[in-house]
Amino acid sequence: MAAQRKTNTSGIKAQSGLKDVAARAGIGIATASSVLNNSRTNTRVSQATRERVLAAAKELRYHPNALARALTGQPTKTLGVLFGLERATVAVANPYAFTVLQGIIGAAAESGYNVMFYTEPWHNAAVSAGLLRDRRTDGVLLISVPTDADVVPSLVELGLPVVGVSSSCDRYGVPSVDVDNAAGARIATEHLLQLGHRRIAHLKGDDALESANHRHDAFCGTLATVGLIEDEAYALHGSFEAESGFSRTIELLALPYPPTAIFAANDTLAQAAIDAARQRGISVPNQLSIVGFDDIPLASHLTPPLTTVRQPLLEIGAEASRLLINLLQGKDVPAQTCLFQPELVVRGSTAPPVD
Amino acid sequence: MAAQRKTNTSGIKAQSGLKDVAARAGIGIATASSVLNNSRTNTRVSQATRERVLAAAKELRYHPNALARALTGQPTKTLGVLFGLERATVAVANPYAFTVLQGIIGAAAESGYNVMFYTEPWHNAAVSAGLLRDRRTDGVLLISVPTDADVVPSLVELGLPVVGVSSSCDRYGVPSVDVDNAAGARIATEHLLQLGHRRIAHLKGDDALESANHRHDAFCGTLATVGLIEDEAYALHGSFEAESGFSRTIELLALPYPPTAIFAANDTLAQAAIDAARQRGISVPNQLSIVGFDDIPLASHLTPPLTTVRQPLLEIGAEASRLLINLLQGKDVPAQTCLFQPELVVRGSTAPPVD
DNA sequence: CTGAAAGCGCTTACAG
DNA sequence: CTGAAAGCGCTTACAG
Repeated sequence: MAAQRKTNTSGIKAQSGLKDVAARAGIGIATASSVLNNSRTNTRVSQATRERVLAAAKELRYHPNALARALTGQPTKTLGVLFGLERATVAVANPYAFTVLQGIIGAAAESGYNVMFYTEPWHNAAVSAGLLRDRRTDGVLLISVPTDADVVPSLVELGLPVVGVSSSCDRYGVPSVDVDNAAGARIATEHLLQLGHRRIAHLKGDDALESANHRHDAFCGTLATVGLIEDEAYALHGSFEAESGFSRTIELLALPYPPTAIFAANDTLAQAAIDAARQRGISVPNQLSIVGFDDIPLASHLTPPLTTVRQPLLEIGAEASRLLINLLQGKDVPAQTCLFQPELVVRGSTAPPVD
Repeated sequence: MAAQRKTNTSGIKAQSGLKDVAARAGIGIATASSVLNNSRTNTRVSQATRERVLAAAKELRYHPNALARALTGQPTKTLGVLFGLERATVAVANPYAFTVLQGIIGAAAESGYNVMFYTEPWHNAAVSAGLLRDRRTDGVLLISVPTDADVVPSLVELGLPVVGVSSSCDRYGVPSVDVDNAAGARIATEHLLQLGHRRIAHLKGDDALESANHRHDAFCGTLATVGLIEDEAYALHGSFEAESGFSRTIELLALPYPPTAIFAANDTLAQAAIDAARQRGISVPNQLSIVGFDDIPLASHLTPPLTTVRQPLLEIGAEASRLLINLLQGKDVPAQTCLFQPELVVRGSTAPPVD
């Protein structure tokens, strides 16, 4: 027996199915389905039938059940998004992550895709991979994949289309998009060097993130260019989080030979460094120059306005969406990292050293 | 014939189903299902069987197909989100909308719900309602519902749980959450009045949005309190968008008796007003005071820092999520608007009038 | 041109 | 304690 359905005053079922449409049109559901989906293009459906089906669907306010449709193998027209690294709530409070999401959603919208945000925290690779293969999504965007995560290969094995963001996944045969971290770190470091700084510290991001390591390597490489090496006392480990930036800066400033400039691996860290300097009574940029990375919206509004390396977060997110959509549409997408070029934005937080 | 499945080197199907698990455990799928879901709690399953099923599931890396499960009537554990008013891409570039989304995602995460962002633009009510009833989502959060939209009743009719955000939907029997727009507009206007302003203009938001109308009404009501009425010449119509704020401010400043203060219906409008004033060589707050509404992150970083009415966007989004989740869990949620109290944040964009 | 049937992968009564 | 069967709402070959 069919379950009771809600009916409104007009006597039309609130939720009518294909069966209802077919019945009202006086035909079978297979035909109704093909009319509604415009399939059976060669072996046509009679004009009369077609019209009756369309009319019935309209009258009944028919809308297909996406679940049932997807279960038969149809695409869901939905992109999944999972942030690596942090708890979802934190990730979402993170301007970097949120701007990328914005780009993702924007580009997805342009191609008629919806976006499913998986809130399960990342750090459980087994769970994450399981979630993502729940078939609700045609493919997945993985943001800030920790280098030690095994989710990517696990997803690839399942044949789920994946695109990585802010991390290169080419070793898994997965396309990804990222900023050229090395180039970004280089221009930041060169800027400081050209200003005349020699005692430069780098506030590194999470060791587990490729971007953090690439930026750090390029920082060291650029120092080497002028015969400098990273001061061991400056090489404090931490994360991309503000607290870490604050405490490390406090430590750096307490050193016998404190740095005259800091290159922070992201703007959040840079902002924290500014705060720490202020608390120590150190003036930025007069006594301490600071360069960030990302150029989040707040960067230009800090006091002083932050000199930083801009990465096009919106475009990065958008491009990731596009790559994934291309993949889903069967287009050939090379499994390589699409690198966006960063740009140095010089504002008020950097100046020549005092002596 | 069963379709070919991908197999990896270990010979385990990449995507194994309940059937595979049951086969490996040597039992039927019904039992496998009940073990995996921990159902049949009273009429127990033998310990031995239970263990075999669990082991098989683990070995095969079984993960349920969410589609199939949902099709049988199980909850999808997913909240749908749809923004009213603007194109999705625009909505997403909008700090207001994005902060609310942040709150939504955060609270959803706490209860184990995922969030599905529907990118289809709102303005097509028929389509929107159709989309939302695709059963992929247990309920829907409707943000900034235009007052002329018929989507809400249409959804209600379908029995789809709905919660409105930044718009009161109680007339449809739907709970919603919003800031107390009238109170917000009142404290903003009173602030200006107390400063001594008498020629005050209001930059109204979209006429189709309840929030815009409520703020405008309360603005007029507060003026009336001291025997003032809104100057007809100041009552320019427009939207919540920056361009509209800019052009209207330019118009206002060109008036024979320009306002000495502007209360903008949101911070984006206020920011645009500041820009317009600057372009006209009018100093804020010396020659023109400006109050905003929202307190988006940028507000405190503008030049001058914006005096504005703070609404707790994160909490509003979070509370909306919670209400919807309560609804989904069968709890009793009254169909009324949960109002958050706004707070005046006095910063640098307001001062007494010159004369 | 059209429809009955099988199948997508699950869960839920209902019989054993 | 356990399993065969029906059903969720669709689509897709396959027969008429």
